[in-house]
Amino acid sequence: MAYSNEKLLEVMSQNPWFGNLPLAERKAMLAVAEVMPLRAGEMVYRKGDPVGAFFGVVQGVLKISTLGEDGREGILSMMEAGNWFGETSLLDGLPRPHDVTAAQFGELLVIKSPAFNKLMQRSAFARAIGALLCTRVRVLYSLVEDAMLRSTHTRIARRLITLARGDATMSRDARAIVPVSQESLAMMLGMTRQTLSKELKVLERAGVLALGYGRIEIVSLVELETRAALT
Amino acid sequence: MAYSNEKLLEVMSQNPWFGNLPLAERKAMLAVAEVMPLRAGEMVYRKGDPVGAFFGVVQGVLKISTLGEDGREGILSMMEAGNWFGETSLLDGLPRPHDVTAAQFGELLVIKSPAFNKLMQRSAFARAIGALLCTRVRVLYSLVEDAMLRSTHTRIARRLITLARGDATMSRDARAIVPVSQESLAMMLGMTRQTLSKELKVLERAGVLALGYGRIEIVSLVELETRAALT
DNA sequence: GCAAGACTGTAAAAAAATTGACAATCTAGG
DNA sequence: CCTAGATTGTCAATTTTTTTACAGTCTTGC
Repeated sequence: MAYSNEKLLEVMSQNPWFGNLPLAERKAMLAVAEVMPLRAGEMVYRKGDPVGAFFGVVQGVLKISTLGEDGREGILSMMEAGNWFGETSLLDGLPRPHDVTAAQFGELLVIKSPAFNKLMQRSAFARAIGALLCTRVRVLYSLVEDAMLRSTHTRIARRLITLARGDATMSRDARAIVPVSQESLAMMLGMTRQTLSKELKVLERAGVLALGYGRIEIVSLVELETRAALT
Repeated sequence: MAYSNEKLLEVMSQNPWFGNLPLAERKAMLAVAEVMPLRAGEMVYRKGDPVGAFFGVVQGVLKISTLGEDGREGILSMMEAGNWFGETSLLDGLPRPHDVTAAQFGELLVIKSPAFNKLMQRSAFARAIGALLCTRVRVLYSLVEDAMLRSTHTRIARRLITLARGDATMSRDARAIVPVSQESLAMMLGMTRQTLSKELKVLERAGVLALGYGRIEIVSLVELETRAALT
């Protein structure tokens, strides 16, 4: 569970954002990072919390979510190994905009506020944080777009594709198994499990998906992409 | 229509983001900015365009929008005088994520890519661009949240409030007239005009709003806020 | 190996939103 | 001043989604 420093560098560098940073920057980050183990279900931070740190996922999967006033939960995204998050609050000093919870046991890298600010004086790091924010903005734009002007069918197809891609790149016609329950997927899409289930069944009957217990297999990525391109 | 440099500085400084920059930064920005007149309906840029420049609105209102494959239009936001936009593509070099169109005649400040990059070497400016990105991220999070877990009623109330606030701050119980057609508001909310119209009528009958031709008056902000706080 | 809890499949009724259609009202421009 | 075009108000029919409910299946931990 505990990695050597070289192993840590190797694991985290598989992520494109971190991996493309100059080696010196990556080492500087790891040098000031503390390792923090996570139990399944543990909260990393909560909406409204004051700023604490910048985090990298070494192992495990984190859920980024918010609760509506009525208790319904919306899942904004899932963070897998290699991803970094929490930069927005560190940069603007405002409270955290959502909850972060460990979906499984896992391990985080923690760069606390003072260390983060010191890193920000390195221009390569500052630029990289800018780039990270840009990708956030673009991902969020596409989520808003989806919600505003795409049908349920299309949104489901699109979300499955992005989940399948994870952060890595999936070869075009590879089959992939997305380890997600229908319940969770429905929360990511802002619809009920029943609506989702019905649509997934349609896709299964069409030979696009194979549905399992807590996972969805993409049988024909090409066909799924066709459906994702429609309205 | 053409402003003197002092007048320009004064007008643009009313915006909190720009206004809080050190005077030296503001002057440096205005020094490299070109002025560009806008006809009503003119496109500033289009989704997918390569990077061009960073823009500030001197006068007029710009519409930030995207077209779905089926031709439906989603309005992401309206930019009023004092606002700056376009930083994301300049920072990451990727294509424009949406369309920008002048809703009325107006005037823009244009800071082209090379000048922008030169400004980025000033650390105060770079920090400010970071802050701008942070506010984008936060606004987008709240839009996604709204779409995922709030009812039509609530989303309408929330959107009216943010439109009323514009970028300035509206005193708590002031009445405000939001100059927006029901058609446009519906496009901002990703719903049909008919659905919106029905809900607005309910609010009018409750004495919360007064509906006009191309504008909506907020009669009771307090009551509207109550409704915005519900699920 | 088995039981508890998590997850999936389905269906009927109810609620909500869209579609398509039309009349009435308002505004700006000639 | 008066008309064309834009905007609003409404309705009924239809489609979509949610709600409520329950049975069956899968997995994991003891």
